[in-house]
Parts: sequence; C-alpha cells; structure tokens
Amino acid sequence: MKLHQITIKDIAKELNLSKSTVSRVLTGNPNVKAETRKLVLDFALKVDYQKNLFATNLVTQKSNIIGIMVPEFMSSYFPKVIIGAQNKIATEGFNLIIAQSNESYETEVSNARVMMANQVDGLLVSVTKETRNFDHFMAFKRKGIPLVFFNRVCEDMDVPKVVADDYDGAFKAVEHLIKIGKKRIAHLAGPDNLSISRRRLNGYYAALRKYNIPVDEELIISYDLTMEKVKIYINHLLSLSNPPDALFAINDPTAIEAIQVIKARGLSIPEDIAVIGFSNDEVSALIEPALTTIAQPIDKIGETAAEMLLHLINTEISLWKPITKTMTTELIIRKSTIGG
Amino acid sequence: MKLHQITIKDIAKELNLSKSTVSRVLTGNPNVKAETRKLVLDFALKVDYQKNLFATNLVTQKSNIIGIMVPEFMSSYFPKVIIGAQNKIATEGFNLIIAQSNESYETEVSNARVMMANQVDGLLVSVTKETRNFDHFMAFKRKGIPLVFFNRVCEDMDVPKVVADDYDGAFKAVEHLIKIGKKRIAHLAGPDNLSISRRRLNGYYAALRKYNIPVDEELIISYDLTMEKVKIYINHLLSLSNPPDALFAINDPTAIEAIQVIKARGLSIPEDIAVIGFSNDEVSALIEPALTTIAQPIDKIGETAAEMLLHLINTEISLWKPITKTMTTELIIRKSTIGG
DNA sequence: CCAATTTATGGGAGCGTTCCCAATAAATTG
DNA sequence: CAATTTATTGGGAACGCTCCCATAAATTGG
Repeated sequence: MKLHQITIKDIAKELNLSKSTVSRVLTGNPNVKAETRKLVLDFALKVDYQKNLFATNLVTQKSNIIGIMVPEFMSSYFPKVIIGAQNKIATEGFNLIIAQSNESYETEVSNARVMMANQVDGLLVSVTKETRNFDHFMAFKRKGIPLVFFNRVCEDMDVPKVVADDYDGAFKAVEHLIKIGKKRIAHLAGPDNLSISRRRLNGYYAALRKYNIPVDEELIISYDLTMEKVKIYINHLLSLSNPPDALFAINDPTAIEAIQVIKARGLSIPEDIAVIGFSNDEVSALIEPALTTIAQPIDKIGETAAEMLLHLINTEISLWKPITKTMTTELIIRKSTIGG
Repeated sequence: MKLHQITIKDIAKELNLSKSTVSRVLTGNPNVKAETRKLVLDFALKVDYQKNLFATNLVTQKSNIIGIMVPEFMSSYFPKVIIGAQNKIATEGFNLIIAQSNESYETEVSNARVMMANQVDGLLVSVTKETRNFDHFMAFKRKGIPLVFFNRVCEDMDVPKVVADDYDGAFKAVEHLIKIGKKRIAHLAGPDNLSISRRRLNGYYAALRKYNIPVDEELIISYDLTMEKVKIYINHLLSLSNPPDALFAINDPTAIEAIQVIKARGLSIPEDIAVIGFSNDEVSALIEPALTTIAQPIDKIGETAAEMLLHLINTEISLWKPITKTMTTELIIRKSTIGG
C-alpha cells in the first residue's frame, strides 16, 4: 500500500558513493569534499529524499520529540500554553506532539503510554482533575526521561514545576472584593487533590484573615469542575439564610457559569453579588457583565516550562534540580465587581 | 543520559528462549505453547518491558499514528473536531498527534514535514487562511499516505473531504434575517482563497435572490480574519450613507467582535442592526446579546473525517474515492436577531 | 512402530540509519 | 622523492524488532 521510499543506499548507488559518505553529507559531517557534498545534496533534493526518522531514532536513541499532555482545551488556557511552549521548542529543533486527556485519568494514563512508546525526549504535563495516582509519570522519571509539570502539578514528585502564583492571585482577588465593601465572600473551590485548588483556597483564607473577616465554612464549596454542578452550588449559596455578597470562583469558566445562574435568578451583579474569576480567559471580557479576574502570563508559563525541559534534556541526570518557578499574577478589574 | 531499555533479547536470554519466540508472544502470534506464552508475558510485565516502536515501525513501515493539522485552537471549533476524531481513532488502536499552524502557511508547511518525517499513516487537515499552495499536501498523496480534508478544504485536490453545508447554512442565516424584516444585509466574508468563504458567500447571494432583494456589493466585504480589522470594516459599514440593518458574519468570532464594535457605537442590537454568526462557538450563548448563529455538528465532522481516513488506510490505493461528505447545519436563534 | 503431519522453537536476514575503523587518495614535508 | 600527514571515502557492525525459513519435538494414522 505504501510506495517505495528513497533511501540513502539508493542515492549512494546512483552516485557511485558509499552510504557512509551520503550519510555524512546528510548529517552535516564536515569531512566530505565540497563537490561530493553538492552532488549528494542536489541529487537528494531532486529525488525528494526524506530521511527515515525511525531508523535514525533507533540508532541515536533520540526522537527529537517533546510531548505535552493537557487535561482539556476547551478553555483558552491550555491552547495558549501550548503556543508558548511550541515557540520555544521549535527554535531548538524539537517537535511537539500534543495529547489531551479530556479530564479523564484513564485517558491520561493511556496518553502517557503513547508518549513513552514514541520515546519522547521530554514531557510537559498538566494533570487531569481526577489524577491522584502518579505512577504513570513516575515511569518517565525511572527511565530518565525528563518531566516538567505546569499549572496542575504533582507536588509530591521531585520534578521541576511552573505555576502561577495562585496563592497571591487568590489573595489579591479576595482583597479586591473586601476593598469594594463585600463582607460575605463565597469561594467555589476546585477539587482538593489539585494543589492549585489548595493554593487558591489558602490565598482566600489569608485575605480574610488579614482583614479580620471571619471564615464561614458554609461559604466554601469544593467541587469537581463539572459545569452542571455550578448551578446547584450557586443556587444553594444564594438560598442560604445569610447569603454571600461576593463570589470568588476557582476559574473563569466557573465564574462565567455562575454569572449565568445569578442573572437567571434576577439578581444584579455586582450590587447583589460580585463575581471574580481566575485566569482571564478570552471570554471573560466579552460576557455581560464583563468578568473581573486574575490574569496570569499564560504563554510565558508554556515558554518557561519548555525552557526548563530543554535544559533538563541537555543536562546530566544527576544534576537535575526540581526547581519550581512561580509566575506573578495581575488583577484585572471589570464590571462584575465594580458595576456601572 | 538515557537508561538501558529492556529488549526482547534480554527477555529471551533470561528465559532461555529465542528472541523469535519472545517476539511471537509479544505480537500475539498464536504459534506458541500456552505455558511459554505465560512465562514470557509474566516476565515482561515484571520487568516493565516496553517495546521500541522505532524498531517496530522501521520493519513494519507503519507508525500507527494519525496526524491532525489545524490552523488554530483558540476558538472552540477545532478542539471539538479533535475530540471527535480522537474518539473514533482510539477505538481502532491508532494514536493521534496534533499540530497547529497558528494560521501561518510557513508553520503549516513545516508541520507537514514533521508529520511526514514521523511517517503518519494518515493525515486529517484543515488549512490555514493563508494557504494557496498545496504542494506540501500533494507530497502525501504522492507517497500514498491518505489524506482527508475537513472544514477548510482544498477543492482542487482529489481527496475525501468533510464539510458543513456552508451554502445552506449561510442561506438559512440570511433567510432568517430577511424574515425578521431586514432589508440591507451586510456580509463580512472570509478570504476568497478559502472555499468555505465562497460557499457561504454563495448562500448569501442565493437567499437574497430568492427574496428578490437586490445585491449591494458595497455591503459585502471580504477580509482576512484578523480580528483587528473587524472594527475598521464595521465602522465603515455603519457610516455608509445607507447603512446595513443586519450583518451576516463569516464566523462567530467575527460576529462577536462586530457586536463589541456596534455596542461601542451606541447602536442597539438587533433593532438598529441584527447580527448573525456561524458555527455556534461556546461563547456565543454567553455574550450580550447572545448571538444567533448557525450550528454545525462539529464533533461529528471530526468523527466522520477520522472514519473516512481509517477507511482509506485499510484500502488499496487504487480503490480510493474522493468522496465529499456534507453535514447539515441548524439555525440557532438568540437575542442578536430577535431582541428580548 | 515408523513415516507423515502438526506444533513449537530457533536462526538469521533485513528494515534505514549512524558511526567507528580501516583503506585509499591527495597534499605536505625535509 | 620517500615518508609522513591530512583529507576523503568505504566497509560493516549495531540499533531492536518482525518474519520467513528451517529445525526439532510432539502427535497422528496405517
């Protein structure tokens, strides 16, 4: 079904050279006479020679491929990270293959297997919301394949990580709500197996503490990030005898969904209840009211993660250091907290 | 830097078997005694054997990888297609690698090279808005690697295609605008190298013709899909001596951007000008006013394209038929055309 | 009980590269 | 101009696997 592929041997025969010589010119080895080089190069171009990477990879034990695994790409977050990473990676001559797990642990494990089988030279990963077991990533460490986590990281693994300053971002978000006069601030939190959820929750606590606002555990709901649940929780919060006057949502999609529910109940934002999200998704500026949120340098995160991974790839394994880079965040104020 | 990989030879030696036998059990060849099979399987599991795909692919001349190339994934469109395709592909034991060209022709060409070098068994592609030359795809045809276009297709290539019924969708969109009483319907069209733009434009013409509305070429603007331009064109349209009372935008992002501009000018939607998009992006339901649009079965498009590709992969090349599948669209009416 | 068949295993070539080592050709030296 | 040195090329093993072919072992039937 496949047509014959032109090999180095074909070229050698045609040009009356040995395949060693042909290989040399094709790999850029300088020990070839200039005219021989030209001869080979011209001919290769003419017959549209494509080197067989399987063979090359087999002998060099390198794939020149970097894998990136993300939980989803329906929000603009991960696509942006990918673009950032790709830019960095391309300049170093690596190629990127992307896998998405659809927030499914099973798929993540299977994707990891694919990445391993394709002998990626390194892996960038942000885990699913379901992931509690990291054996499938440990396997990479064991094989000496470098790994960098970003955004959703495994705190227990000794590998480099790139994260936004979730704690500080959350702190700034909640502080902003307090400064506009809100007193009962609800937090729709993420699942607590994700460290990102925990860090944001801690930022929330810290802000309340700083301004001497008592914590009301009733206002903190940890949920599994499935959008349908938002409605239930928001309705629950709003029907409390002492309902919240502000909401800090774990991320923008959650905040946006919450806004729909709140509007449907006829409440006004931000007067009755102010809403703030996290990450500054594309959509946030477009909805009504526009969403106040915490921006993070998303493409920078991708770039940095890629950079760290490339560094590991070029470094003796014994010298690997599990550095964590934390990127600063920025409060973006929009109508959902300061109406008008 | 890499650790030693366990090979079938290692297993064979350890178990006092030949590598042939080990290979047989690992590839599922039935000609092995049951107890030998168990012996090998158990041992392989114990030592966490991972077959080297480069070697396998080198001899089988198959990669078991399908590539998908998309122009971008900032809108929800392509991610959805990918999920659809991935579902179908996974059930057949293939893996998917994703590449995005960022709407850059250069990157598309380079991605094609990567796909080729990785010897994908087939390729799903939606081209960039810049693509006018298709040599990089012809190369696949020449090598006998099957190709399926979707969404943004190359009409001149004799390969299978999956598209939404753009003509009919556009017709329905414009018809809807006419039925709500609009008379001067502008069309912000896509670049005319994309067949998708041309088909939608034709649907627009057809609807006007059917209802005897004269075409005013002044109201038709073809643009390059870069969002910054939308503002210029919308402002231009609105300052015509006889401005439009409705806008049919080539896609949802364009429509959404247009809505922002229109709102900024203090006009009301849909009273002063109604707006309709195409594709039913996630965002469309969330913005204010919610966007009327033409929905297409996006995941179905991905699934179908994958299905057709898998079919080609399993079919003798001489039997390939360049079928085009057209998926029906649906009008989704929201506030941007029938105000609340 | 032995030839004929079936079943299970081993040997080895080959996939297309890279890269070391040896061989040859060309250039340089005293 | 022989003796080196240097530039260029060729030969062949190796990467880890699959698969054909041959051999060995087990089973069958007359």
